[in-house]
Amino acid sequence: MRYPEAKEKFIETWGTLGSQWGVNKSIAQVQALLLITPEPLTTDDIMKELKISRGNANMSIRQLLDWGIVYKRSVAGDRKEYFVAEKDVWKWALKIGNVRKQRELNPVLDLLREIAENKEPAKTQEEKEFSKQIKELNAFTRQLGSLADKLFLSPKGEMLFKILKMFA
Amino acid sequence: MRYPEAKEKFIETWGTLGSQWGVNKSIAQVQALLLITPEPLTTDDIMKELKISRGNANMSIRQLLDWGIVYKRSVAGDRKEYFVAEKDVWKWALKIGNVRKQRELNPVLDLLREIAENKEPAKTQEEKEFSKQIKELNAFTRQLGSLADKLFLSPKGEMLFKILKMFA
DNA sequence: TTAAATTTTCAGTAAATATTGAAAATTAGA
DNA sequence: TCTAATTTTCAATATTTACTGAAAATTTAA
Repeated sequence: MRYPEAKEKFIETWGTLGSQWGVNKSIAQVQALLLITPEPLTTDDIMKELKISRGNANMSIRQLLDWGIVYKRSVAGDRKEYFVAEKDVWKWALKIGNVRKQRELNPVLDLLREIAENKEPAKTQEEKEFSKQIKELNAFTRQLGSLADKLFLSPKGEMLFKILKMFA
Repeated sequence: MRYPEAKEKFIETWGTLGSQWGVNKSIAQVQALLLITPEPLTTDDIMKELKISRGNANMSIRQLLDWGIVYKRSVAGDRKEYFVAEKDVWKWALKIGNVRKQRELNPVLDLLREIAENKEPAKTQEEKEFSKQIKELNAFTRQLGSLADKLFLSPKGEMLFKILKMFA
């Protein structure tokens, strides 16, 4: 496989994989492109390379900046904005994990808490099962969340990190 | 919040959450319904409760059976098939993790391996960066996959599991 | 076997999501 | 200041994905 072909295939596949994980294809592809490109790119570079519109390129870049896995770079004597990707795999994987935790775990916790708090004592078998499952899900989700916090944010994360690497 | 309201909200939210994780909404909702229902349900029960078509209900159930987080149950003297969900949260979370690992990690590994194997020595700076990133991604993905295997399948999983719970 | 009950499939349609492109807003050099 | 370069927004459109419902296939009891 020659380089241009390999590059295209990588970007394409990364996009597809992104979709399966609930990440927009263009966003995943912009990340892929920046990831394998040594020098910073402008919006126009990205548009041209991926054959996407200015609007799409702009929104994708914004999202990646929000997630903290792409950085702005200014180039002396050029008014355009340049972008580079965070190249350390573990770093960006953890960042994405953390963002997704905030966006997706917290709403579940809110829901479960709300249901658990405002409910009257369960009467029927059906209601009992419901309460039980809500309680278990709550415990589970908390454990996951706490684990994520430790891993992503706390000083203990380092140790846990080492343990994980030991096993992996 | 009264029970029917809480139930509906739970199912609704679970569906939305599923979408964000790349899981079809109906599938997530069927799981949610079965999860909080003590007795086995038929396809018709599910259709009625979630207001979805027979086709949709059938496909969703099949998918959940494939993932191994919903089981068939036969009821004496009834020709219909009944379904129950795996109720142990950790159990089904790990099962889903394992399935997704197979479906999503392996293709990446295949791609990375293919690129890494069939490439000529990198010449330009661009090609060198590409090679480097592919190599790093490969290492990372392997670590993740191996970790997942340990956690999901191997006897070492138990130990790792305990460590994780300790931290969480 | 036969036929009613049940499950599965899938073409057509609906709904959700992503993308475009041009206008509006912003920025920064002259 | 003004204005050209650049970025951002967003209504319109395209694309993808999900869902329906009825026909076909399968199953099982008699």
